[in-house]
Amino acid sequence: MQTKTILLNDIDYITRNDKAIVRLFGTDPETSENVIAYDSNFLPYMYVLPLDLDECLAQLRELNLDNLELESKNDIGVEKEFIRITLNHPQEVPKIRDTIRDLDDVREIREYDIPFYRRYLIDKQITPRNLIKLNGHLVDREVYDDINIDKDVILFKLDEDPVDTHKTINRNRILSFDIEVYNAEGMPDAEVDPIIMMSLSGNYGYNKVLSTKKSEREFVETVESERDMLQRFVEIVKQENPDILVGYNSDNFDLPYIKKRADVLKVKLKLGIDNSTIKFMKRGFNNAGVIRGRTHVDLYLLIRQYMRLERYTLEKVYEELFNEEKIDVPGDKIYQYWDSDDERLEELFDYSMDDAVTTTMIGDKITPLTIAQSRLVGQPLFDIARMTTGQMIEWYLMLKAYEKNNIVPNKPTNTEYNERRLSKKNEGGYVKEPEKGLFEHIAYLDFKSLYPSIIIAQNISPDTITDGEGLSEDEYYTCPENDYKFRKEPKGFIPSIIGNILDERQRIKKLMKEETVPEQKKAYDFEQQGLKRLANSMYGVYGYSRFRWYKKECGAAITAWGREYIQDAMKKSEEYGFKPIYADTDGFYATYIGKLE
DNA sequence: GTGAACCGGGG
DNA sequence: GTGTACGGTTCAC
Repeated sequence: MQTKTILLNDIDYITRNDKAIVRLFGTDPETSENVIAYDSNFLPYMYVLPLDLDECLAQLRELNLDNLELESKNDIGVEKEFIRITLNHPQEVPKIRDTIRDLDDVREIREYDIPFYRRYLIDKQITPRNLIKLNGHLVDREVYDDINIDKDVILFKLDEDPVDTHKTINRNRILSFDIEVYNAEGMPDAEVDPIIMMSLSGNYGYNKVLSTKKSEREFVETVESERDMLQRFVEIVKQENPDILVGYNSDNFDLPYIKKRADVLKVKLKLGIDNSTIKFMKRGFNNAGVIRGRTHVDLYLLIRQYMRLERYTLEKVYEELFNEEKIDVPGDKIYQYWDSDDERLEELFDYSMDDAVTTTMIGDKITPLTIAQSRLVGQPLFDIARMTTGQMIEWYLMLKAYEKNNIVPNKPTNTEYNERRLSKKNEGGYVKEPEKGLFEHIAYLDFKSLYPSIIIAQNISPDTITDGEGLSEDEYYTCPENDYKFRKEPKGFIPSIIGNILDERQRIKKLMKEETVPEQKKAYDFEQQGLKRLANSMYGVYGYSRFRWYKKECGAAITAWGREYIQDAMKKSEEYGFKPIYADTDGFYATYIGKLE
């Protein structure tokens, strides 16, 4: 047996002989070689909450479901006996779920909608972007019939569970790409309009524009045909082997366009580590461009999570982040610049290069936070880069639920979702409209992480809600305005997790202060920022209708206490000679009207 | 007023 | 792929 350590980048599964085999994609941190590790020892499963246990078991066995185990799990504060049904293939899960749904003694089905690779990461407790220790041995490409993979990719069969070292390396090799397209007829049509330029830029000093036209610019490499350009593009990606491939709106423009042109020109785009072509994963109405084994990040989506702007054009985003103007060519005139064959063509080359360079700069600035979030939440960077903070929280909670042997609540059905949405909207934070006038001696007072603090202080959690019966008054907290009650003991699921996040953040901040290596200092900073975002958004789980842990009462209690806290603080400030003039949710401005020295 | 339709980024 | 966004604005009646 051999040991191999990889920086885990990506994960999926393949099907061989009707069985799912998990593939872990990573790079050897010392040699930068690409590694694919196969694990064929993990099976999909789901849980059934029975009405009558024995009856239920009998009914399931009748359907030839024989891999059944009993497990005691905590369901929102209550210990319950569940039947765990283990299956052979992930795609059987939704099928069997639908089959058993109407059985007389099946009360509820749980954890039937967790993608297999995510289930693997959670259950094996391994984290993308960490260094993972693998025990197993090298295999030939024939073993798993993954025969199209390049010879320089190392294939490894796991004989034991992978082990997370909980360490990482501060390496973030980013390669950006961007295309320019011929567009005499308005928005280009990939069936007919060729790609005229492909630009690439690496944050380690790599700059290139591929084109079928010649240029004086050093960064331009001229190729014979559009088809050659696509092939050269693949070659460069392979040769540069970045940790992250970034684009701007590349999920919805560049990658679909490149794929379509490759189809039209009959070029095989072997971009994946396994030499697979670009694939698209449906995410709502949009697609996410998958380059298997590499991490493709669309910065457009990321930026929309990261900052609030009116418009999110590459130009506006770059100017906002770097306070610098960007080279611009009006989109609808690109074909004219291309056809001009004069100085304007050179301008177009500059523009194409600049788009890639600025994309790299933006990626360099914001992906470290996304990497930190990926490690916190324990899900792949590709997924995290396409999640809202709310979704990150949900996956983080699902990880923690597994660790604490809590069963995960189901997502609401559409009916439940609509009911939740239509039910009277919860009141928000307290707002005092600003008083008119000019004021002197202004002070601003605010609560640090008001909502997270309230959740912890009042132990607000779906598993601590009580009607107070059988408890004495000092055993629960009572919310002002609405009388919701929360048991003081034991600590609720969500409060305890927020507590851990805040403690961890303090620990990281301390490490950050003591750290002397600038790179590591920055890495700690991103980590504590990620933790802060997680804690501050956690209150949303109670208010967002699609969340598994949605609980209207909890959401209402938090804001009610919030309103009380801030108004108390305002009153208190008046005792010290302040007069509040404007307040919003967790802070207020006050003017000092007491005696000055 | 209400619900449907549209929009984002990209060239 | 153990799947089907989202939130805001404008339009049509």
